[in-house]
Amino acid sequence: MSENDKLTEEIIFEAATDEFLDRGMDGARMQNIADKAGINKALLHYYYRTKDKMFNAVFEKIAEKILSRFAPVFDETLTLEEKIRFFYREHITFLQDNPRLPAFILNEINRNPARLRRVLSTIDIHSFWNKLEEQHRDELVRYNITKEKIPQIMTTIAAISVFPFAARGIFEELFKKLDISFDEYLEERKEFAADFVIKALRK
Amino acid sequence: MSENDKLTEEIIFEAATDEFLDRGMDGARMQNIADKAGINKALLHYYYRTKDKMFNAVFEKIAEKILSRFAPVFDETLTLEEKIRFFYREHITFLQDNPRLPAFILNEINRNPARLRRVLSTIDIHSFWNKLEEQHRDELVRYNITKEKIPQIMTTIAAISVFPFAARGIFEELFKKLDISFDEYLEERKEFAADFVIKALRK
DNA sequence: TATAAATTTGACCGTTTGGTTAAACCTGTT
DNA sequence: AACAGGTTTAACCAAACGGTCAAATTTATA
Repeated sequence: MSENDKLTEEIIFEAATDEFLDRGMDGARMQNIADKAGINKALLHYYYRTKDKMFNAVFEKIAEKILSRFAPVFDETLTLEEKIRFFYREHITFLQDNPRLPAFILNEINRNPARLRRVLSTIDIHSFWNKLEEQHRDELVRYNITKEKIPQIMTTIAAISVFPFAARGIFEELFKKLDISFDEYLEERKEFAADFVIKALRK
Repeated sequence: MSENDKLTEEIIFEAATDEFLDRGMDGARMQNIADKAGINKALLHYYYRTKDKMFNAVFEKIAEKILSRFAPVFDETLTLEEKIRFFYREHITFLQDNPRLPAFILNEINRNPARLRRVLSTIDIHSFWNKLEEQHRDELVRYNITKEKIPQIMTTIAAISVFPFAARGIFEELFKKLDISFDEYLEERKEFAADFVIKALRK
């Protein structure tokens, strides 16, 4: 019972995740999810009462998955440069395994900003901020990184790894015309991105 | 007649653009567009036969608007560094005036890659590529920019200006917590981005 | 094996959706 | 003023949608 129960709920959840990632909240169809899970449509409502509740479950699981991946960056006792290299290696690899996540998250957040607020309210951004500042206080001085520049730098670092996945459709089409492999581009990007950022930061 | 005709069609087109930008193809409602245009729903189908055709008209107009903005970068007779500064100033200003475009384009392309193919087929990317290479042949050598690195560099340059708008919802929420103004961040970014990229490229 | 509870289903419901149609309404022409 | 053309509308339609429900089926318990 509990064995099979979990199984059914998991199958539904995975089917729902697949459908929502592919089509978004608005484009997703309950019947499609039922078909993918190989069950009756009514059973969806038995486990997840409404489409909205089902979507929230999927969305929060994905958000959690992403956030948990960022935590190690703040724990590692590495130099700033090592940390940048570590981040891009880990983050791009993660996105290679989950290529549909960026576009999904960006779209759904723009569509419904309230959802993000709930996820973001669970994490204390100030503590991360301070931790990072303490860990690298001397390096920040050495690189001439002022407090005002940090938002610019952080968002730039994120943009370089996330954007290729968010704009994947465009990139793949352009690369095809130029006879470039998107997969190779991503592999190269792990090192390129780190080199690029580190060089830009050095005095 | 022809006066009024154009007016009505334009009013509908603008209402449709607004609705599609806000809710995307799947989320948009014909009734909403009719309401925004202040006309009957049937009139939408009189001018644009189907929702799909209407969306295509809006999408292609927006794509054209974006692409036409990129052309000057390839015409200007500026040094590479000047061109990078010119690009970020112009491009971020353009996105400030049209902040919903990136999220819209990225989402719809991921949802339906075929649409992009039609738009992209109209432009000759190789000619832009070659033009840029000719204009800056000596500089590319001086900066040690090999042909293999160009895709990495070009996508990085684009990522830095587009991503803040694609992830606007996240950034605004984070910035609010940190007491940072998103508008000021964008103004600063025009210069920061250019400085960042130029420094990263220099030997 | 009998019973109760949880699980799964097919059939169904009300609403919303994109789209259609026939009639009314302008507007310029003769 | 009568006609013809394009334009606009109210009313309507079939399909698709998320969701419900009572009945059937499986599973756990005694």
